[in-house]
Amino acid sequence: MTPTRVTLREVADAVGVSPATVSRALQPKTRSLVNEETARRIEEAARLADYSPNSLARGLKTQRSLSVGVMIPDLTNPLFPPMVRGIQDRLEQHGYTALIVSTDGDPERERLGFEALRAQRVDGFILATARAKHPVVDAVMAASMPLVLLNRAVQDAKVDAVVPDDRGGIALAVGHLADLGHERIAHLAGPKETTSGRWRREGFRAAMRGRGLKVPAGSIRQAGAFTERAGHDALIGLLDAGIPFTAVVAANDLLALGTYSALAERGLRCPDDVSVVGFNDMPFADRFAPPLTTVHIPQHELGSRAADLLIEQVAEERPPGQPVVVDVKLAVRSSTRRLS
Amino acid sequence: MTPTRVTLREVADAVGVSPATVSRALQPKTRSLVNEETARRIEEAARLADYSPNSLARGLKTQRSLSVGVMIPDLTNPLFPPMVRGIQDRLEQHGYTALIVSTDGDPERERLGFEALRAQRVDGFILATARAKHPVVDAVMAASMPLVLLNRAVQDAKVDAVVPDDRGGIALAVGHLADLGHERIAHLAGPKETTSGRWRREGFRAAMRGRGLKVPAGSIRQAGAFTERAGHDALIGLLDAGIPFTAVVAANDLLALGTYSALAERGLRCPDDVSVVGFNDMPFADRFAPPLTTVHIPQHELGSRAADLLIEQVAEERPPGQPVVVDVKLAVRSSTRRLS
DNA sequence: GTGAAAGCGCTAACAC
DNA sequence: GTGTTAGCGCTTTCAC
Repeated sequence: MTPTRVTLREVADAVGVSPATVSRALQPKTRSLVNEETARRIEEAARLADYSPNSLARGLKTQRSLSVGVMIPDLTNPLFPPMVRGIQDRLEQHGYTALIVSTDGDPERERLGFEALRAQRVDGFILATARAKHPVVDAVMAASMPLVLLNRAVQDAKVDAVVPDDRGGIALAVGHLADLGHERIAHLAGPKETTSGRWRREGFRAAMRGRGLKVPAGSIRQAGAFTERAGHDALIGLLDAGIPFTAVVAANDLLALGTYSALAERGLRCPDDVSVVGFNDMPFADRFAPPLTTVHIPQHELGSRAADLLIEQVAEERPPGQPVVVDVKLAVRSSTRRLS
Repeated sequence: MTPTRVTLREVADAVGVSPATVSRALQPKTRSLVNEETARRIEEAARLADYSPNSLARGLKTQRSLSVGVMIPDLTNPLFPPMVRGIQDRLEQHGYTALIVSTDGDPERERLGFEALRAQRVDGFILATARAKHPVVDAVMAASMPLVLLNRAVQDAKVDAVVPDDRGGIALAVGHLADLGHERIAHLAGPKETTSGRWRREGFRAAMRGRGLKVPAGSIRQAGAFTERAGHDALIGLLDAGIPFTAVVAANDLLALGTYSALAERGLRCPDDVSVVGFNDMPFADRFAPPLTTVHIPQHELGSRAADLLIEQVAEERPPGQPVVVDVKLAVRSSTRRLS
């Protein structure tokens, strides 16, 4: 069934040279060491024999797999595929491959995924899992392997990270609503275990204060997860608690989307009765009903910057440094309107 | 920087046994061959030393990488992440890892991706790239490596494949519209290079015939790609050609979404002026404006069935067989309405 | 039940 | 400019 593959040795025999020469000829970095004519014959023979270098053997020898492990919480959250693409695009340019693991935030899957990546001897990790306490982050750091955090950072230690400007983004959202005359603005905060959830919540308080607006008790509602369902439930909770508000800033787009259905359930309209702002500008946010006003983050760029940092760490053995904060902007659409 | 990893040999030395014994103790299949007490001590030592088996070395020796290559056209098309998840979930249960490559349908990226996967010595391939002429499909078949096609099939040869019931799905769409009184139904066909594009077009003709409806010249419009942009342009083309229609069946949801903006541009409303049906029921199709009536396909299941077939081929050396056709159903939402 | 030995396919000194 | 050698970490006969 599965065919036995052609080896370097066979190519060597075919050409009548030693394996070492073939190895040199086929590797760009060392090709110049071998006679031009010989190199050409080797390439020809390799092509003819449909030779494919065995990266397992190469990795075993060189102690470099030229692969990096990428862990993300949920591939089906539209926020992540563009980031993954950004990562892959950049890694590819440097001859690296991404091994992608989607964990659902399930600790057991995370552990398993980490073990698998470690067994594959990945040269480094990009972790986009936002939970503050994270065994895998700890494990990678403990092993002092190259690591870049995406979408989150750690407070104390020196770890490379790429994050959107959470506070700035929320400030844009609050400012936009304030400009539209809103004063009673509620916040649907992300899970408290996540750093982005926390930072956006803090950013919300700061922005409200900056605008001279009050944040009454109960007007910040914690969602249990970054999902539509959680957003729905949180908004219902806000309504049931009798908190008065004319606008809501959600910690991400999925939560914002959840508010849509909650509002509809209660006979409220968006934006006529309640303005809603999201965060992330996930794909198709502009196609929702109504099109969602949201904080836009450059998803592809976040991914490629993370890959850049990782490659620098791996290739140049640069020690990790400060988090990179990426600028965001507000995408104003139809889920927000002037308070009349 | 990067720490030297613990090897099997070191664990063996620590316990005072040979590497062979450690290997046996740590592998579930051979664990019973070694003395229970010794095995326990070995496991303990491995845990203590934070030993992680080197799959490169193992793969080199066993000629099995326990990984499979997955090629998809575009990870940012929301249709695919659920399929990928289906694949990963199932592979994981069998100890396999998926290496995911997203190609953009770019032949050069496809070739590069294929070479990379081959170099990684993947045990098989799942290809979700729908183009009819496909060098990678040919190459995998030529190498007679385990292969499963996802979302497409090849006509002649015996190749495992998992496909949605394209014809049946289109028939549901046409039937639904006909039941609503529509007679002038247009079709936005997918790219003619894709098998799904072709089958859905054929399915459309057949379904119309079955309902006794005419398909006037020009009422099937070919889209250049499965994208919003292409859907937009195709609908504009239909309009400009003066083809009369009250409903349109799009070959996928992205095309359907493109019709939304095209209709809006021309001052037409959906569903008031034109009913629209999509295909795939991609995530969030129910949140669009208006919520899209579309043919639902079980995305996760398509992925997991494909993984099943591949594992069977790899593990049990079963020869490939007939395509598996998966049932679909219609998700009726608000983009279609009775013709008044 | 356990160990010794060989080798998977490749690269990197080190000779020449 | 090219060949020889050794060995990366593991599994797997084959002995005992």
